[in-house]
Amino acid sequence: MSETRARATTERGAAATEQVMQAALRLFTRQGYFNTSIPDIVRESAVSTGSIYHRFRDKEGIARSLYDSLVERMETAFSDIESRHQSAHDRCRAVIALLFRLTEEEPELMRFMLFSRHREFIPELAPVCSSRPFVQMREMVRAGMAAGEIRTLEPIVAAASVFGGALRLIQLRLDGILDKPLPDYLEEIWACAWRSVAE
Amino acid sequence: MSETRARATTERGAAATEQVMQAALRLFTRQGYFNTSIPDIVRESAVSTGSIYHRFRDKEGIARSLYDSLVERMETAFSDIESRHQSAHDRCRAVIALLFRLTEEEPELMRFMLFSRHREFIPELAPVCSSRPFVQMREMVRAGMAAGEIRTLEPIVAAASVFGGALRLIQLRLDGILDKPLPDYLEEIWACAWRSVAE
DNA sequence: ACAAATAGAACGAATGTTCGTTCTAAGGAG
DNA sequence: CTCCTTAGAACGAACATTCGTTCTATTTGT
Repeated sequence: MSETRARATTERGAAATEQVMQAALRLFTRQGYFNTSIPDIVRESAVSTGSIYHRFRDKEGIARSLYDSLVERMETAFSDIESRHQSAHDRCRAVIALLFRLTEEEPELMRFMLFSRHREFIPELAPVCSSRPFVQMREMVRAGMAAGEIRTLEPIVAAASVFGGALRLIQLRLDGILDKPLPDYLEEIWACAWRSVAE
Repeated sequence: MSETRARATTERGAAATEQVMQAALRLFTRQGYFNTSIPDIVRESAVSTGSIYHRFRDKEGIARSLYDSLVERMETAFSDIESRHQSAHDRCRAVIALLFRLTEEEPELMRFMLFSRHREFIPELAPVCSSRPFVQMREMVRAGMAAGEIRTLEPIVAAASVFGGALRLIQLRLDGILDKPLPDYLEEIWACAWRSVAE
């Protein structure tokens, strides 16, 4: 079992771990990591201080577990997309559609993944942009370029161009600037994104 | 004089205020607001605790002053661009060129403006995306659409598409993923950005 | 022109609070 | 009974802020 994983042997124990992580996700994204105290997490999760420290090494450990589990979830979702679609066009579009849907269904997950400054509270972490899921996104674009679907560009520029607009919309939506749900904008933003790099 | 402004009557006093703000900008962007203590700022600025509290209401006040002064600086830079260029094409390109140059010359400024979670430490603040400079950027795009330069789209989508890729590259650069300076990518990303929305 | 007076600025040790973490005892499963 | 888990009170460190004092420059009175 991974170093960063919390213990969760019994059934009841696993439930407590889950409650803590969900409470932490809610609180971290609502008020920020540093504005969230352990007593806050105790209250929100209905798990006692002692149990929390029994399951997680420390406060940072809660954040690490969260981060790892969310990254893992993204990875498998993206791998799934890679196996279901062959072209860069379809893959990238599916990624954006997924991110849009997730933002509506689980805004806290999205906020934590994309717009938390993880490195401020998990110092040993690499920047999010170099996490597997982001690498997968760039790889989809690179493959599309090799296949002649996407015009020849600095690969990182092409990736930024394909996904930049969508990520921007996600941020605007999470900040309450957009009033319609993101999927309503999918067609338009995808047309723009693809037009920007299509061969 | 604005409520959020620190006092700075004498010449020496103004210098101290400046030192504190620069030190705070350095520390806030390097380690984050919450990982920065007043003693840290005392050390880095060579201004005493007492003086700092004489000039700023509290720690949050330092952050507010910083934010206000940086937003103001952006505002005037953007207004300048608006007056020097007429078309949306030239204006938006100039904005991106400016942001790229600023990111290289004053990465800390850029990191604080674009990628700090201000609302975690300045609760009363509106999201950055609704600050004047961002509104100005969207307005440039809207005007271009009205003038027929930019195809008819949901305006916010067009704005996200024009600036999304560039903002993404800025983030990648600040996270150390890009090794070449941003201006090297300007031509390519601008071509993509404009192609994505040009009529 | 000079001395005394005044006000603003600078200082850093002291304060009170909050927080993350530890500890000891009780609870419960097998 | 024994071991794992839960509980929440207690602890100590770290923090933002305050306060009493000292310093410095400007103004006032003679």
